[in-house]
Amino acid sequence: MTKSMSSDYSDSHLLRALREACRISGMRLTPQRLEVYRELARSEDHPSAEELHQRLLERMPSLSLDTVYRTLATFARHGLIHKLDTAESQGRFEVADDTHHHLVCSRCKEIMDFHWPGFDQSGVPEEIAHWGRIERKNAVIYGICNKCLKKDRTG
Amino acid sequence: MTKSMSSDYSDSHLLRALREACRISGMRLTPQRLEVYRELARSEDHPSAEELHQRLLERMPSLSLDTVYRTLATFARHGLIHKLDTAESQGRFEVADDTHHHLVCSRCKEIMDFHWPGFDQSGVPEEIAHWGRIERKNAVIYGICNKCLKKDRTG
DNA sequence: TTCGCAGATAGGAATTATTATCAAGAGGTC
DNA sequence: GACCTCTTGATAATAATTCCTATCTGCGAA
Ligand SMILES: [Mn+2]
Ligand SMILES: [Mn+2]
Ligand SMILES: [Zn+2]
Ligand SMILES: [Zn+2]
Repeated sequence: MTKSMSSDYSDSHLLRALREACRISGMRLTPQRLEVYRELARSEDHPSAEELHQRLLERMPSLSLDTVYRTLATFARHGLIHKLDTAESQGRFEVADDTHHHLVCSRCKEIMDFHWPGFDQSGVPEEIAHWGRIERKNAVIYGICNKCLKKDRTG
Repeated sequence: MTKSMSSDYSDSHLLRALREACRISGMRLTPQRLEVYRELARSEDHPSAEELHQRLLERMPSLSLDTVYRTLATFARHGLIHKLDTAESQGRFEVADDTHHHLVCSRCKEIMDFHWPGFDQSGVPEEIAHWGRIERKNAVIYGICNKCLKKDRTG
């Protein structure tokens, strides 16, 4: 979720989406699920299951890592969150909200969101018009972030 | 590597790139490395380390899976190959050759190459102009491939 | 050519990330 | 409050990748 969207207003619209998905699919809205969802929604760094678990332990000391994994898988199955495509060993997640794209620092692996309406509105090349049913498209931009560039120069 | 590029001419230009990278970096060109590279270069399906190992065992029965993993990591470090970004548990690889983009079937997970010069030549949005040093950008398009759509209808 | 050795390999053991199993716990309904 | 079902936490299991180490080899130097 992008910084500009992290308002209380937005949080409640996400919570409504969660309640709605529960209502439709019969999935129970347990305290664990609510907290996992809220923590992921407030995160801007595309955390892993383990990172989420760490962050949640203060509020829910008995929450098991397995429950975090199971909950994330459940949410992903219902389209509430996305498991990101990365080359890292740990999976990373984000809530499925506005369409956006990713900047990846190949040094520190930080993943930043950005918007690109020009890209979103463009079609797809002729070459792949008959491949099948196209559902969405994303751009990923790789490079070295300013923080890492600065480290290179000073350290 | 894309179909249209899999000619003998192209293979030898890739092998030259490999020899050159070895010369420059002091990396030894062992039979194992040569075979891993050639197998990956001739593959059009973005194989995993394990798939490459299976394919190579006929030619090199003593080749260990660990060597395939180490070799792929070495090649990636030298920029000869790319480890793909995916949400799957196994890593997938391709030789770093012409710039291209990926079509991903969310049903069968097949990854197809396509070209998109219009995208390649476009700049990046103003929003991220000061993020750091940008090195490359890629598009990923998700959907359901024709094969899987057909299965849905008949099966 | 041969030599010497830093760097590479094979194979098994270890580690890391994730998923499965299962007994116990809790929400929703009557 | 009993009952049914879904969910949880603890533990065990699995899958993917990396580490260990004894042995081997590509390749620069002589
Ligand atoms: Mn994001
Ligand atoms: Mn490719
Ligand atoms: Zn960085
Ligand atoms: Zn498919």
